Amino acid sequence: MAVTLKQIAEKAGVSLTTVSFALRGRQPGKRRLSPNTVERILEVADEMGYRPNHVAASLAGKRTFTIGVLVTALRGDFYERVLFGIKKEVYPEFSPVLAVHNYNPEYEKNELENFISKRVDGVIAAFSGHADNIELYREINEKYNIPIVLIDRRIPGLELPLVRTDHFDTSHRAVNSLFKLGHRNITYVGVVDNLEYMELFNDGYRTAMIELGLEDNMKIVSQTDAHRNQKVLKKFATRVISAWEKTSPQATALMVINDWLAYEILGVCHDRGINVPQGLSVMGLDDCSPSELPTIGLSSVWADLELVGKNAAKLLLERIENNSNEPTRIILPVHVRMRKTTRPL
Amino acid sequence: MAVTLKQIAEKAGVSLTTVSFALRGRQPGKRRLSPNTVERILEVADEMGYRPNHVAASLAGKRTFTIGVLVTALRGDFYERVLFGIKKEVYPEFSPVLAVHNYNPEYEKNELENFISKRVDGVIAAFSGHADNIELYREINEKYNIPIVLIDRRIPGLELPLVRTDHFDTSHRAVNSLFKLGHRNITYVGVVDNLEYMELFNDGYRTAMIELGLEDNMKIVSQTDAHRNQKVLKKFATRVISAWEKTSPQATALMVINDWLAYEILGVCHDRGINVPQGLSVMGLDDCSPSELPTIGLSSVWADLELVGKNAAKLLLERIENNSNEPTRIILPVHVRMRKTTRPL
DNA sequence: CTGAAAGCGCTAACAC
DNA sequence: GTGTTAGCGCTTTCAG
Repeated sequence: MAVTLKQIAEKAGVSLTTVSFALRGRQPGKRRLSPNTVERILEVADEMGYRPNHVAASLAGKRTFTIGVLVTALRGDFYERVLFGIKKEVYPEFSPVLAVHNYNPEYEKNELENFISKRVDGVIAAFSGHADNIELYREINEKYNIPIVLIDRRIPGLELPLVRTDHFDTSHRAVNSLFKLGHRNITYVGVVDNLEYMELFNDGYRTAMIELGLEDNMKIVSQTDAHRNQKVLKKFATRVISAWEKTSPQATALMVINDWLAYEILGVCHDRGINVPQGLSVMGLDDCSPSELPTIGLSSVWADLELVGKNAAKLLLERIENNSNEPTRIILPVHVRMRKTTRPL
Repeated sequence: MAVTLKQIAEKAGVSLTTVSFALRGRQPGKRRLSPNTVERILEVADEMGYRPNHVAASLAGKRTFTIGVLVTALRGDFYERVLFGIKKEVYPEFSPVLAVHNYNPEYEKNELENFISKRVDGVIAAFSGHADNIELYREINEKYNIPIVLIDRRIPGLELPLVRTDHFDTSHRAVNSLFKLGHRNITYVGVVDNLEYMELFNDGYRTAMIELGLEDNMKIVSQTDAHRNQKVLKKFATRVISAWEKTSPQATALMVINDWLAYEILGVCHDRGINVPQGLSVMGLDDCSPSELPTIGLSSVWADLELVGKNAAKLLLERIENNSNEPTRIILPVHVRMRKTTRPL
């Protein structure tokens, strides 16, 4: 059975306290352990196969050294990369516990309540957009004093630190890159949503088009709730291309809110004999790994998502240590990656 | 600050014990709570915003109601699907904590030690293949009495329950399907590895070829350690196609150990003007989501990975409850999905 | 039907 | 330098 501090203490002939401090290598206050004692304790512990009991330590220490990470979905590698950044940053002191809400408010609620029950020391979360849960976020932050750092999107009414990539600049740059290739008639394929960050994509597009004097060519095709259910995406893709075929003059480029939707659009083009990029350029906005596959080669906009995780974790740790609470905001740069689905006109 | 049972007890004018039982809706032994009391307690708890302290409950109850899930990698949706199955099965009593080792023995060790420290009630793990950690697995199982269920691969020397898809049948069926399309010269592109499950893929191929009287056409191209590092895969893919081009008679079909490698092979074919499937059929073996993308349409072999998770969780729960320990083995069926990269001869 | 009390294994004052 | 002790918030006997 599991070895306890007490057993080690007995065997080493010292007190439980000494063992506790020795094993954690800490000497708070005036406490100074003699190297001999420490060494002996370490030996005994090792020989007995001691494994710290994190549960007891958490209860006694009033800190769990875990942080709750709530993401929208695992699919694709978006959050995998973010999570990796978080891990690297907090390792080895803290360990992240992962939760996924899939945009389902029920799940989101459960996971957040779980975080409270588990008494995580901090939370990094991607809000689902569902207003019902806002109060819960507030409760976590205010009642339980658990610091929260948001990724990707804000929560209306809550002033919390946020880390995200530059959504405005993403579409803004994409339009400009397309413009440089000679495109003038660029349609934006987006999503309507109550999430602030969708607005930013919209704004980036609009602003760029206006700056370039292309306001008359602005065209937006959008749909609610296209959260990457394969079937929904496919239908949307079909609609997009049908609409495109009917317009005149036709757009020479499609700028698509996410890469997975773009893949479906590529598929529809293929089926209808529309040659990409000869007949139409297609560009995604959230560079996913299949995009760089040689058979796809989707042009897209890349961001260092690991850095998102890293920064979020850094902010969170600061807050955990200092109990500080200014709502910092970190916006990270993005980079256009031109591949094979866009061509110069 | 956090509300405790004691506070509720005081406010409701009952004892802490009663509150504890009331909130958990349990009446063990001869205990029977009067509906009135229960109702009042529930009310008070609600009004005070009580959130159970999972840490304290775990320490006192000697169970954490968490299970450690250790997977090889998140990339792709393999483990996402497995994890989802696990979640569904254990919800809401247990909650899984996710860990990833990326085939790195250091990480694997850390994560397993973490599981011990956190005193998870059970472990579901995909072994990295690294012998160094076998003793740790044994320690978890034997010293700490934490039940383990393996997914995908066994651990040499340990008799543990295992859930996986039918690897032998995967390649066996793939060969047969290709045969039905008229292919006789089928090359297997695999990985050499000390992992048992790679052997199974090999065997399935060999056996099928022999059964079909194709032993003279057997050809295996393989490489060590092709664990889906984009660059390694690309190089391997190049080598595969170069080798294929030189042989005579050329294989009419390539059966590739994993879909991501197959994507790269598709890419090389494209670059060299080899028309797939006209000039060469390509088939993957672990149907990943990009495979069904219209622009890829890779033929592959699908399995219900959610079911893998579900079964593993079910086995684990049984073991947690009953402390049983027979090394059950569950092998799940697979299904060939023919898409656009294979053609009848 | 309900309460008192003994832990769970550890941390961190507070002593000496 | 080291030990004593009071909790952390809960579960679960055991005693009414």
